[in-house]
Amino acid sequence: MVTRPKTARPGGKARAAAPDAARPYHHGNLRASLLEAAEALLAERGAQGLTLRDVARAAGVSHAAPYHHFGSLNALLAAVAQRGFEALSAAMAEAVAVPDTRERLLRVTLAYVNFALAHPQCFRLMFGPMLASKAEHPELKRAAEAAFDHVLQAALAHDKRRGSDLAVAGWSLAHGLSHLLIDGAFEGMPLMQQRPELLARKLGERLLG
Amino acid sequence: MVTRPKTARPGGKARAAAPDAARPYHHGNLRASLLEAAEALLAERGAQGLTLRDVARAAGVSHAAPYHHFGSLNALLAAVAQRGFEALSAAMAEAVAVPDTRERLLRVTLAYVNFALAHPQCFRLMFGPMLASKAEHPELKRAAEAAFDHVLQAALAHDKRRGSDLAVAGWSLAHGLSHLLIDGAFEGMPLMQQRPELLARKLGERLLG
DNA sequence: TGTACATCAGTGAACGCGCGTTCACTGATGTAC
DNA sequence: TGTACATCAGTGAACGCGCGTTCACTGATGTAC
Repeated sequence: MVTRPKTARPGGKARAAAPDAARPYHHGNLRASLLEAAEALLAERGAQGLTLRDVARAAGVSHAAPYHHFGSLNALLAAVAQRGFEALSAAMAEAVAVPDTRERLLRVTLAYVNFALAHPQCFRLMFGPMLASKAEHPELKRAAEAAFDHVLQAALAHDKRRGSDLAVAGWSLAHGLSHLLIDGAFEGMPLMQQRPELLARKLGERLLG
Repeated sequence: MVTRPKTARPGGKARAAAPDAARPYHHGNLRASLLEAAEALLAERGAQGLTLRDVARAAGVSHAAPYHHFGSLNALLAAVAQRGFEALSAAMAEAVAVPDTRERLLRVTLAYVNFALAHPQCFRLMFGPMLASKAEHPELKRAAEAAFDHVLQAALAHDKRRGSDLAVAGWSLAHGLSHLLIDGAFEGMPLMQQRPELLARKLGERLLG
């Protein structure tokens, strides 16, 4: 929207913390850099510990600068969550090529769990209180719905009649497993000797019968 | 621990906001009142919006008073979460009397979902970032483990051999469904015409085969 | 039964902190002529 | 090619705020004698 990639910024990657370098007054791609910085900080400290000032700092910019790109801290968080849903969608979309519908559905849910394990803090943000106010962020809402649609389509392809039920069941299972794995709820259980992906597959197969 | 129910406090319920009344200098049961107030505020605004000062205010006490009972805001939150797990355990324990093991397991998971629906914000607190630092709150950790044990025992009773798997599957399903229901993730889906409890039972039966 | 005293459980003022947000500003950019 | 100017995207100082926590205190309680 406000991205302006026209200006060829030298040096490739955004140099985050190099205030002494001859940084141009105009950053050129601040919106993207802010999102990147926010994602890094999110992964590191969780959504609780994320402040606008920190994000600006990490992007090497004054703390007032973000307001030219995001109306508020919440808007920035919503954008990060939205990107999370988009990444989740992309991961699930890879399963579409699998011909066998049962295996395909399984792969979709596995992608879900893997995403959560790879980006636990982002996953928490996406399904945390942020989602409660998704009405205020239509793009976030759309991204979330698109993500779920992957599960729904895969379930419908496998079972036209009861696909909707199956989608909710599969999604719930994947979601719950993701959350509990992330929270370390199974820690110490002998079951957890096996790798999470194997566990996820086993549970998925059980659900599918 | 610090509870002192000896002193017969007149008037029954803790009068929250009546600073003009001849409130005794010594509250007599502040710890319990603080927990009560915290739970009420939690249900109302969520864990994010919960501050020690608000809790003290709601309990009709100066904002420094809680420090005689809880070492920090986090300690108070941990105590609230712990009580949540205890309540969840109690709800699940009611299913133990059901003779049929399959139905019993089903009831245990239904109790889980119902608890989440009845106390969404508490549920979020219990499984939120708080749980991540449960190592610092051994009583919270124990309460959480006790809650899971209900699921595990019910699963083992139903299927001695694969009970552990079944427990994780059932717990994940119940947890995921709870979370997604709370977040309104299914909003607008035709499936959601039915009442959540019926949906939960249907999904549980599908999992159990 | 009284009295002295240790202990407990409150009070309220004060602390420093970092936050989100606003504001007037200024440097850079791109465009019209 | 130059120049004037509107617009954009930064800066940094300042705002008020409510927070968690600490502190010296004081009122109430219970116990030893």
